[in-house]
Amino acid sequence: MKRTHHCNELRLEHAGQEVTLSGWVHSRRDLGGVIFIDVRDREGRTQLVFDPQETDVALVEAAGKLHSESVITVSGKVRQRPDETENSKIPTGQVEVVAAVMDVNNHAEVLPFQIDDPETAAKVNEELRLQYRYLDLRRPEIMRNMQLRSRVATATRVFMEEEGFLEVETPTLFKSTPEGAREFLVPSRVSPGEFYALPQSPQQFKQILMCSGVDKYFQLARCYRDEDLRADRQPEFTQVDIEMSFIDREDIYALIEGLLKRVWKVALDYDVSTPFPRIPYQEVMNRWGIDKPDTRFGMEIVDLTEDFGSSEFKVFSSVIGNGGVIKALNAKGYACVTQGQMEAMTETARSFGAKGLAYIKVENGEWKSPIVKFFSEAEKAALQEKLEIEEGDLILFAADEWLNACEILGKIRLYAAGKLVALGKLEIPTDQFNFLWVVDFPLLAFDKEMNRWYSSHHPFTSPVAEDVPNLTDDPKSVRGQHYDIVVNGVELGGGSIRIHQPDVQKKVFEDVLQLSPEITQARFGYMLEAFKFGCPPHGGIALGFDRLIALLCGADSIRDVVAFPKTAKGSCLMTESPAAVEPRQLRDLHIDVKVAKKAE
RNA sequence: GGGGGUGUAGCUCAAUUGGUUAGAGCGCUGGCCUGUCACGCCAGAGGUCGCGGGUUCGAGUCCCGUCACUCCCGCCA
Repeated sequence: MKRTHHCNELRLEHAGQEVTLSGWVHSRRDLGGVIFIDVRDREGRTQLVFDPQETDVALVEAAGKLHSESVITVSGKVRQRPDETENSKIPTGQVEVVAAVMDVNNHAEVLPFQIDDPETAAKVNEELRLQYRYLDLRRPEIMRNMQLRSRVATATRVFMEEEGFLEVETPTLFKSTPEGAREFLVPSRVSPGEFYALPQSPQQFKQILMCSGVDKYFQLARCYRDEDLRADRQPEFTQVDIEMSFIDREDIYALIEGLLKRVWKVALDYDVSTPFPRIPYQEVMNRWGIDKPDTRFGMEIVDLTEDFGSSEFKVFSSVIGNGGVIKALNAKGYACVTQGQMEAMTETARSFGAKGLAYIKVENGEWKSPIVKFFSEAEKAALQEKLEIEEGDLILFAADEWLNACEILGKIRLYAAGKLVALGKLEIPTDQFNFLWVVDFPLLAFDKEMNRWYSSHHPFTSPVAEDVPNLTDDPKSVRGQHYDIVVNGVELGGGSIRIHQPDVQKKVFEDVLQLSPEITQARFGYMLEAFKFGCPPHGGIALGFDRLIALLCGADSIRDVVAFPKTAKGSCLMTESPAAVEPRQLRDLHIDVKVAKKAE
């Protein structure tokens, strides 16, 4: 028997037809005489009826013995359900199939967890769901994520094809260039003692492809980073990787805005309005204290440096005297903060090196605060006006050097918002998508411990042309042609216009990043060489595809949109990888393992 | 590497200051039930309280260690 329809296909118009359905036993309702079974596949489910008055009694008995999730193929006639028995919850709810013949393709044993009830299934321990991932994937909620992922991947390819891009595959066996994330190494059998590295991104290959004249490249590229995991980070993940020649930043913005508009339309039938705001790094830090702001709610950070420059309150005025800033935010309605929550926020401030966290609680028309007595009337008036203080508010201050002050309040803003949402005092819409570009990042950041500059994006990022002369004398002032695309507090992707002149690239490696000429040559010699033989100006971007899908699905973790994700320790609970290997394999690879073998 | 959370029946969770035989719902098994759709009703089985050690007359509960999962910091050019 071969199926004639899938399980979300039959409607009233099919009544009278002989059909065959295949799928999993979703739920069985045995009423003693008549038995109902919902047969389910990835599309949906359809009710089968086994009625002893219409169906062979042996078949009815067999149906009564089926366990959930057994795989069956059933033939029978479609009919309209009797009056009052339609099920409006499912699209096939107006009809049913009167079973005449059944094959049990595979009899399922009792399951380790129930999957037919969405509410209980969603609560099952993730450890168990990952161990039996094939069962978890059958759940309509997860299957829907997989289907959406596939649709978005296709929409992306179609859009990029329309825009004239070539999809080019790049190697996953690459070499180690340890400037960035920690890499996964792959030992070479043929070259004893040498290793490939899995690429943390196809960055270098895609730039080489520009030298090749590919002009417009994209790839749904698998990337690998051997760093600790998070809800939004897996050791292997997928990027929509893009690179173009003869362009400037605006071309990338327009392309990505078009792509995201298409994707949101296809996936959610949601109209994304473009262009997205482009906000300089300096401004996002000033307003939201983070380089990936969630702009769906207010509580923006306010600068009070001017107002407290000559304050009686020495803690503030001395910080300003030393070149620091005073910033504050109004956590609207959070005067009800608990002591524990206040301590948690203070701890956040301390973790950034602050001495504490000054605050004002506005309760019963009074400003309750240990510091307000030091403020002049003019200072209070400035607070009142800039922070729009009202009854029930909580004002939180940071007095520190600029970046620290911003970051402290950025963290606290998100913490307070989370608590206010839980209290029902703040609403952050989940069906709204606030896209924005963060631009004009500093090209370089300083590593105090290592006492050197490092690329805030990556070393191939082109400086803004007019800042190039400052590269060696005043690295801090150099802006990079780097941009991040952010939505709802999630960094969806980032990219840059690249360096395409070999002398500038060499200067960045050797004079700014302080790599020796030997290391520069060994790691990047081939790129510098490629740049000498006709390299077009170019730039690109990479979008985190898993994060993109998680956003579209409303998933809290990218594990819910990856078919076979790994745990926080990087293991796959279903296949039990990673695992030990045979001594012979290690011999072939010239590897001597020094770790004591785990007891088995 | 660091901090927080979780771990009790197949699943989700209870179990009072440390106190008799560790409970419930779902699932499972058996029985009843001819229009259900999370079917319903009755009965039953099912436990190494993650693992190891300790304190105690007595530990699911307290202490130490350890394992797994998870969230966060560091890390993620």
